[in-house]
Amino acid sequence: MIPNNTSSSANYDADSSSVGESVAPSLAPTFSPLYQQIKGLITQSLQSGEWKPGELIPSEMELATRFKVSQGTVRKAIDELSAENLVVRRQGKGTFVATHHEAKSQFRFLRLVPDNGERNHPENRILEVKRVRAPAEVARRLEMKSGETVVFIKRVQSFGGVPTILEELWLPGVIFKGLTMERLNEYKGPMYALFESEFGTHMIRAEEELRAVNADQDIAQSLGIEVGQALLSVERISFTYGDKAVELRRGLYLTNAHHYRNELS
Amino acid sequence: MIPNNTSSSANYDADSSSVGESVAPSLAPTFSPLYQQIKGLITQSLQSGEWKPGELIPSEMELATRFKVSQGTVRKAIDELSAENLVVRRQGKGTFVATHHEAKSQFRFLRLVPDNGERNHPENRILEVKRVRAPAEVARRLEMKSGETVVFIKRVQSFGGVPTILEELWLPGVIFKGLTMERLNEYKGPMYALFESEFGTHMIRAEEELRAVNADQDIAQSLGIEVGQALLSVERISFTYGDKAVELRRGLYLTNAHHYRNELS
DNA sequence: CAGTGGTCTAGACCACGCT
DNA sequence: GCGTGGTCTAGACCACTGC
Repeated sequence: MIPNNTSSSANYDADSSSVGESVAPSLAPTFSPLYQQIKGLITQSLQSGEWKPGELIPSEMELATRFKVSQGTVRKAIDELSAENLVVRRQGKGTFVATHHEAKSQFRFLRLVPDNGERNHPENRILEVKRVRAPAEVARRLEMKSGETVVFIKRVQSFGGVPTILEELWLPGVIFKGLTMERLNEYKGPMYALFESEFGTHMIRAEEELRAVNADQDIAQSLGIEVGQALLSVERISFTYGDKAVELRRGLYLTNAHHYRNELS
Repeated sequence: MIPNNTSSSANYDADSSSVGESVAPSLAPTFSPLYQQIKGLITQSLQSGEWKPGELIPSEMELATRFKVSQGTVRKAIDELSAENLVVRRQGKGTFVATHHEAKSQFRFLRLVPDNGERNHPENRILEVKRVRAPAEVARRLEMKSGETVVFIKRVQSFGGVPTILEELWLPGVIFKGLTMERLNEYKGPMYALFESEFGTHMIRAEEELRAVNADQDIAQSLGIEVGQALLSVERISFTYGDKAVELRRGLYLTNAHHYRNELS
């Protein structure tokens, strides 16, 4: 799987199989650097569940031995995985699979922060949980066949007793089998931590589309605001390993005392 | 400035001056790795204008010689600067100072994208340019003394003839001396490219706060929409080298046919 | 062809966390 | 004290660019 490095130094040998990406109509060999291939192999192990979220992965030296490359090459592979938040390095201890069960990553996907003061965990009120056939639009964005089952969730999140987020979620039914309102209500903590522990699905990345919308009567009632009030609409698609879409959600954020924070670089 | 490495190998010698960050009440020596110090020195050269945006900086080998470290150490420093978009590496050519005069970086700070289709450059209409004493709030966020002069700009940006962004900007008067409405109108292309070429101020980073707001009568008129229409409010503070705030702007985005796109990772 | 960044290796030592 | 990740060096070769 990994190229043979007989001689002492660097080798870009156009050798056998270079852990190719997909099939593709050939004629474009697309060699990738060794460390990229190693990165791919490590990612596969993460995806397959060989090392689970929170667990320690083998040391750089062990991996170097396993893959028959130098430690520096493994290091560069892990550097990138660390930059992508797939793993977390801890000096003196080792490298761990990233998990949503940690204080640090609690707010990683929640960009709404209070205008003044400290971030608090929102209080959760689940309004509805049901299984339905995926509407065309939902199916398309989750890359499912239209008509497949999805879990639909509707909830309100409050800060200090003030209803602030009205949110609807769609999750592939196949993955989230035993998800009930009870399960959601009894669970304290971030939803992604629940998804990770109970359904083996770890979110690694998301794309959001933001718009400003006016509250209609239903929405106004749910959030206890006036009809027409401007709300921040946040549509999110979340991805797990292999860039597989596994969650679609649409949130309506009340931004009277909060704002959505973003860093551009 | 750089530690002496007499012997052959690594050296963390607790030696003389380790390019300290700011003054600080000492008693916390805070040593930083060599490559971080190199990174700091390179950043200083960028800041001082020794190498200007678009220009080629010395090769890794040259810098290694100048700073008396190995190429690998310089390499790691430049790796980080490249990740922060301060420089751009081009294999076979060299490393260049990042510039806003490039197709690639045209949309780096504009996250509003059309719901369907290709990104186009907005058309610009400058409504107002004047010099005023900085309001307290503006002064605070630009880290200026209250009462200092700022340049105030108001403009509308349209896509395909549709007014979409109403924006107000505040810029430190000391830096943006000769900025007039004429200058802004005759300049085609991104405003940050103008700032870079004409005022020697290169934006490297920004923080944005997003909210949803209802259009009042003035705003509605400027954008040709109804009063009460929900708009996406985007407040941005931009920073140049040394994390110095040099721009405050507040944009109101019409999100009927566009959305603000964001990646979470 | 020379020069640049990009990859890879091998070996050394440092800082940290635990036992 | 040992094992981990973190830093640093030296030297080699590959891939791209432009003369």
